[in-house]
Amino acid sequence: MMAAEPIRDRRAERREATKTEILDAAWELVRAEGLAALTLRDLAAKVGMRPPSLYSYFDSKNAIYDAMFRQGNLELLARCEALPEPEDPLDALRASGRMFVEFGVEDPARALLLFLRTIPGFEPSPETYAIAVRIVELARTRMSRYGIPADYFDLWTSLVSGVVWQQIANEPGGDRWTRWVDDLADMFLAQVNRR
Amino acid sequence: MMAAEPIRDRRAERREATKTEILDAAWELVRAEGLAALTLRDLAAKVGMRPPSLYSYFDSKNAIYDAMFRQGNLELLARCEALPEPEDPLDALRASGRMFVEFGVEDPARALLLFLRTIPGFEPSPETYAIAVRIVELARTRMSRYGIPADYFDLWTSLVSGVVWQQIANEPGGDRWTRWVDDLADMFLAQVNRR
DNA sequence: GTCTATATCCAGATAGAC
DNA sequence: GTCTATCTGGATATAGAC
Repeated sequence: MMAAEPIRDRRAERREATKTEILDAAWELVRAEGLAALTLRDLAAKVGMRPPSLYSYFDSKNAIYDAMFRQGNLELLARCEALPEPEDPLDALRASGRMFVEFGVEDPARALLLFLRTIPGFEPSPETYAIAVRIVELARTRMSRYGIPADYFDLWTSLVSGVVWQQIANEPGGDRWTRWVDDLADMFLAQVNRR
Repeated sequence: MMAAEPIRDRRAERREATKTEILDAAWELVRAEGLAALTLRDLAAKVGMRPPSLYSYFDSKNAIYDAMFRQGNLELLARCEALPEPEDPLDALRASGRMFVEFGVEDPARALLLFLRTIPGFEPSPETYAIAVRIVELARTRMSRYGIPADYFDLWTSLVSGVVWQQIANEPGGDRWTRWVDDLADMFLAQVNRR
């Protein structure tokens, strides 16, 4: 007797596709109008629905923010895992700095959602927050493998995020701050080696 | 004949006092509820008025944000001007870094209003924005007096603001990032002297 | 200057027919 | 799953009496 083909749940697939479509539209809206300006009306209009229909896919507006928070962190986690691991610590720092800065400035609304708490009622669910924690742990582990003392990790994150926020706030789309990222790695390593 | 006493405009004084009172209440609200959560209802309630009465003092909600933006920048400007100017560049950098970091973390809502653009409809008026520009010019001038090349100014601002945002986002009220500010000055000067 | 009353609009969310 | 209709509440802002 032949093994039965695995049966695809076409309904579930379709549902997931629609959820993805809604989230894509939400990202477009926040990129264009700002993170706080997202409304279910606009979102529904963008995907060709009436607002109540969105509730078939997400329980609330905050559930949408939560899904976006999750997507953003998964994307960042993927980029962290895809990072090369060269022998030279300086090369490694530069690569990770560039990656993170690029991630931050390429989508300011996403950076605001992921890294600052600016939406009044929203807090990520524990499951999605766990992804953010994994990212930090991964970065921390990598640094220690390069022999950098653990307490310097915080210093490094502040250097990188400083570049991101200054660039976003003062010259979105430009490189007046992002171009410092390689020097940042120099400075940082020199400081680490100083003691 | 005796010179006439200068006549105080008691009505105008009273009016200014009320405006100040409203702004004080607004600061309290945004500190407690977040910058975006400010509403005229809450604000009026806090000063013992009905919402329409606020329009006797401010033309619109954005005018209130603008006045707050102005106040915040005036405060920062005053602190910049009050900064000591020691001979040693390192001491000067440390003092300015500490001052700025303290200013940022002591009121996250104010930092958000002044340094990031997070309120959808709000843009500061040219007059108030001019104050922010003066602050930057002042800091820039000071740095050049200490012999630091002009292009390093951006680097320094990113170092300091990185500490501020990381502290605000991840441990408001703590010092896990702010305590790095002296090292930041070391690192920065070392990098400047390297070339 | 402050109030009541109201205009206008928009938000997130729910009920229930189809 | 999607819709229409509606609820409920809140926002900024204005008109006009006192």
